[in-house]
Amino acid sequence: MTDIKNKSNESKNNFRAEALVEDIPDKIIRRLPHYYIQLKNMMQKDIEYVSSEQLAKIMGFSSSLIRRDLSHFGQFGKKSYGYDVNCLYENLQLILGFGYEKTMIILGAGFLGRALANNKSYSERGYVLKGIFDKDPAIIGLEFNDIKVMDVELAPDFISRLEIDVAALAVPAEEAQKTAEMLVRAGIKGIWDFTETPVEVPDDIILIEQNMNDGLCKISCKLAQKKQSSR
Amino acid sequence: MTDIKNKSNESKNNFRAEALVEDIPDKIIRRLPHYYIQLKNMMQKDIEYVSSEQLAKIMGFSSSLIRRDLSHFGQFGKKSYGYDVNCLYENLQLILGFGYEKTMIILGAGFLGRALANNKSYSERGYVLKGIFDKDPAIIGLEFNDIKVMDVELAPDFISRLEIDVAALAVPAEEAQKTAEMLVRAGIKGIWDFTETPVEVPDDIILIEQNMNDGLCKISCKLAQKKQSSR
DNA sequence: TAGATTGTTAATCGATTAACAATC
DNA sequence: TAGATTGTTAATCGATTAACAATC
Repeated sequence: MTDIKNKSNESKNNFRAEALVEDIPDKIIRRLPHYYIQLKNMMQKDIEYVSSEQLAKIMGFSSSLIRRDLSHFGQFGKKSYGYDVNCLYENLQLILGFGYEKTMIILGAGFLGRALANNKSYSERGYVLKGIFDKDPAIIGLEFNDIKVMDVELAPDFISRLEIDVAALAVPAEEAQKTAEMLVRAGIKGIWDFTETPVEVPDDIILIEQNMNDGLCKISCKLAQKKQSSR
Repeated sequence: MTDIKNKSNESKNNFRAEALVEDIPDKIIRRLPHYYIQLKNMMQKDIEYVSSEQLAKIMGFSSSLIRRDLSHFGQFGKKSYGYDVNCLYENLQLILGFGYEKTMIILGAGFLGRALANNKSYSERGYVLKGIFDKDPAIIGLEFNDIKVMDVELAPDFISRLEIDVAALAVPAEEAQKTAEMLVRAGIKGIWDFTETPVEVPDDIILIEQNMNDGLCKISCKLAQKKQSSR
């Protein structure tokens, strides 16, 4: 039960991201990390307060949009002062779920899988890499980022035993669907999909398509437009 | 089968993608490759005509949307028959610019750069990989996908001499902006950016951010929501 | 107090969907 | 002809922006 009614009492409290908000529109979710990054910068510069107008200038959004986005999660601002940088940062961290540990594995230890293994950015977001899996005997046993590649046969047990949250799917397209089904059966909660085929999973599994093909197509299309208009 | 049609003289020319259309909204561009893929499948199954309704079922869009999207580029359909699969495919190829050769180089031959070098999908989209560059002497000279890694110092001359269209930017974040500026000076037309910092380029340069961080943040946010709602 | 800035409501803009006349 | 399906116009939906009362 979300009793949003008794807001007046708690309204002094700074820390309370009402992120209970059932469904944050994807459009908003996409902007949140960018607010987060800006606020981090400001904290490092010891800026204590920032107005929606100032943020808007830096980020290229309208100040209305920023105020509206943030109002989805509670009332973080102080009238005539703006937003408390530190407080807003902490709340965004909560909303984005960076604050608590999420476990991750990588499926497929080709070059892409290895690139992911060496990527530092997810530890900043609260992800901890727990395992890397491949089916190629020549690759099993190699070590990347201090983690030994395991046989993919061992993955289902590994996932359910360690209650792994997220799997980065970096296997060849032919194996994408099969592997995804294995992950779902084993109890994975989210799949970060780098394959080039569309993968079908049940509705309750979080699926993020990190589709590289779309980017390539977009560039190609825009080059074609350019070529035509310059003729 | 509906082969009643190979009739009408070339007076009703099939090939004419009026893609002169100045600015195709990004929302539409993103859907075009998906139409393209479906049509390719249909060609392989020797399907000659497809209605917007049939396409809609397969792709999960509304038939209205499909008709509207396609109408941006000309009138490809035949009333009461639907769309000529082959004709529509060829036109989409034209609009998406897959038909003509685009040259590409890769900047940064770490694991990510190598993954890109081995990726087959861009040759299907008309891209030809012409070079790979890195600044690390230990990497220069290695070969990936039959292409030797060159010293990044040689890149500017290489780009302008061969009139390279697109550069995949897979260098460390610290070097992203500097490298992008070099690319622009050398005359690159598009940048496919895999770095994790925002890169600034002039307006006339096509910039596609293949941002992996956003995907990670989205999963994290959705996991946090799930966690909360299950409590 | 006067000025600043929020949170929110109303207006606008853009994208999707529904409806339908045209026509094969 | 009767049925099917387009291309396009009108209606709806959702997201962004403008405006402003509340208030620090």
